[in-house]
Amino acid sequence: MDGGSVSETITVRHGDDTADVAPGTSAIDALKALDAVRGQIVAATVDGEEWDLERPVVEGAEVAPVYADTEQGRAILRHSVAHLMAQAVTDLFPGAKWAIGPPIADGFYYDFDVERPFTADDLEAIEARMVELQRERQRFVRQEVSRDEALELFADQPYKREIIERVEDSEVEASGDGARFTVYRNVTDDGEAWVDLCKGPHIPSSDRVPAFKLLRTAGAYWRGREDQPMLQRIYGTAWESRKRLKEHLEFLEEARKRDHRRLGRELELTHTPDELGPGLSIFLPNGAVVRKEMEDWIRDETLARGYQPVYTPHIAKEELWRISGHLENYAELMYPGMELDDGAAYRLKPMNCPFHILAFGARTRSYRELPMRIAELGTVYRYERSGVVNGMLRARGFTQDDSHIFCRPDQVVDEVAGCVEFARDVYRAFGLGEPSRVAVSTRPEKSFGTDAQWAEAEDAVIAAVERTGLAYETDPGEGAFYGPKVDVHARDAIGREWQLSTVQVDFNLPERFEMSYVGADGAKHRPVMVHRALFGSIERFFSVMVESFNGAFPTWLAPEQARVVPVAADFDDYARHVAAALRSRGVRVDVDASDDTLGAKIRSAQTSKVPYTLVVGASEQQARTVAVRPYRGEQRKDVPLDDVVGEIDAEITTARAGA
RNA sequence: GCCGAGGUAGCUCAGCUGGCAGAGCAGCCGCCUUGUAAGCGGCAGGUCACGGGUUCGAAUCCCGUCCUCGGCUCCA
Repeated sequence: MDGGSVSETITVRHGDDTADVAPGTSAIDALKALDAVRGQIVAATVDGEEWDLERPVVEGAEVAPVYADTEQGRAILRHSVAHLMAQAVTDLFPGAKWAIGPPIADGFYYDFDVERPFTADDLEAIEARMVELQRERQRFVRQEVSRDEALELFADQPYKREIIERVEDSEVEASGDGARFTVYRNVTDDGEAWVDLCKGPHIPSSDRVPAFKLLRTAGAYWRGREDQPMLQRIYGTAWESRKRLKEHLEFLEEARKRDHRRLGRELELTHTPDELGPGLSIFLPNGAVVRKEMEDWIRDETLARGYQPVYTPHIAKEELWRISGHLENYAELMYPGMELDDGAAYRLKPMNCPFHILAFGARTRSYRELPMRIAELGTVYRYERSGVVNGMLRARGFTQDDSHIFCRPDQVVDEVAGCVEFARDVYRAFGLGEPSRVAVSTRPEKSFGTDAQWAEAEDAVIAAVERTGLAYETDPGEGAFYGPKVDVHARDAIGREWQLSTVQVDFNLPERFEMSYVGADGAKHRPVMVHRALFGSIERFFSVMVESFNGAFPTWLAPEQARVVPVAADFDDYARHVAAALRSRGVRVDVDASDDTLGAKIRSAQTSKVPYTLVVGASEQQARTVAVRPYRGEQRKDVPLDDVVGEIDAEITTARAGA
């Protein structure tokens, strides 16, 4: 069926090499003929399409190996392990219904509909059964079937049937007798053990799985929709070697240690007592120092870039939220109203925009004032669903470095570009490096505004992102109903992505608030509005930094920038002299005058992740020097005090000045 | 909101099938003090998340509530 050539041989290629092989030759044999196998391979590509190793190649095909130690290879490996897991679950839980089991970043999952949720013991049993299946050397055998055959094969698998029924004819390769689906049969020496609907490809046999581990269970809605049944999901991971699996598990353990909630407690940055309520946190003095540096930086930089600061209240009459449309579209995320004696109801603000619009509307605005950039560190409160709150990364009360720019339509490009460049600068200044993802979201199905407005705004957003040189991707149809946007994401310790910066064009609110400015022609015009937050949420950005730096902030942000450690009480006075010299330059410094041993003091400074530990004893006092022990890096002895002070001061000043 | 796992001293965690609530670290008080990750001793610290129930007896078993964590969904 693959080729149908009648000639004696077919030709396959791998780069510049070619080989003539018999028709029906498998991909693996073709690769061997081409001398193109160098390591552990799990599959092939044939003309770019992923291909099972045992599947026959076609005339003239470009054939290439897929190695196990590549992301593509691991995905195939993981997908096959997911099948193995589903088979084990079926063996141990007869009657289990299977949904889907794809590879994901660092692993795989499979969703099942079972009588009762899986327990930790179940996981162990499933894993043990998988090891048995692995040893059975089951071959994964690909087979093409028609839609009807597929439906019959999975007669007692409602989710598989739903998947089959949802596939359009055009999506599967059509042949004479109708649409083609593929299934994979797991075959042992004793016969068939299992069969699953799957596009493939798969590894040739179950013993080719070098290392895997089941990690956890979770509930997951079928097709991700709340109105669908809740299935039981099992997450696992699989790697090309035991060593890589071990490394991955160690990484997960390390990641657990750099969780911002754990570090926040250990380093006394933040406090989240139950008494406060879900999603609410306190910045302790250490954390507040970091936050103040963030706020000072963004305030200064915002002023320098032509923004005007404002201050607005935390609550407003419900009427305001009716005008803005929040009560209509956002009510379930707002705290309930406060009924007051005067009959008016008030609401805690979930966003700052209405206030900034009112600031704009304080008097008649001229086109000469545009663009008008209004900025505020605005604290907002959102009643997030209980299951989604996550430390300070997803909170119910948080502060945005929020700004709204009101401008003429022809100014949108420059304004959006300015915001995206600003966002890039924020990332650089705070040491997060390149964002994990920059996404431009375009017009959704249901949207407000004219075609011309959208086209112009989308072009503006894309042009703006390209001007910054950041790599970005486009999410078609993912924009807000009121305008296109660009979001910048970063990862937390375990690789989850969080949106930090956001820049959004809005045609809707200016209409709802009937905003206007007087143009050069003396007539009223509607301004365009750009929403923009660069940290996004200060709490979230802060937390991503904590995890990114593993609590060891760069010197300019560190709560305690230097600690002076006298080797014995006799040198406490000189230590205080050293501290005073630093403090006079604005350095945050403490002296460890405890009666601990030197080793204990050093350890204490290290576990507190203080950037500079300055050790002083007799020789230092004599020579007016210090021994410098940076948190990271080599220690240096006998450094003149003035040099150290100048060095630390310069480092902080340079970093604070930004990228 | 939904599925699952949890909540014992400030922190990390023991405490089995019900029988007097523990350790290490941190804290406090002493003693000891010169060179780069833990000196020694003592003291104090708990409504075992909260409320009900079963029991002669509950940290332990059952029910409910609150909170936390991992997911799903949703979002900065």
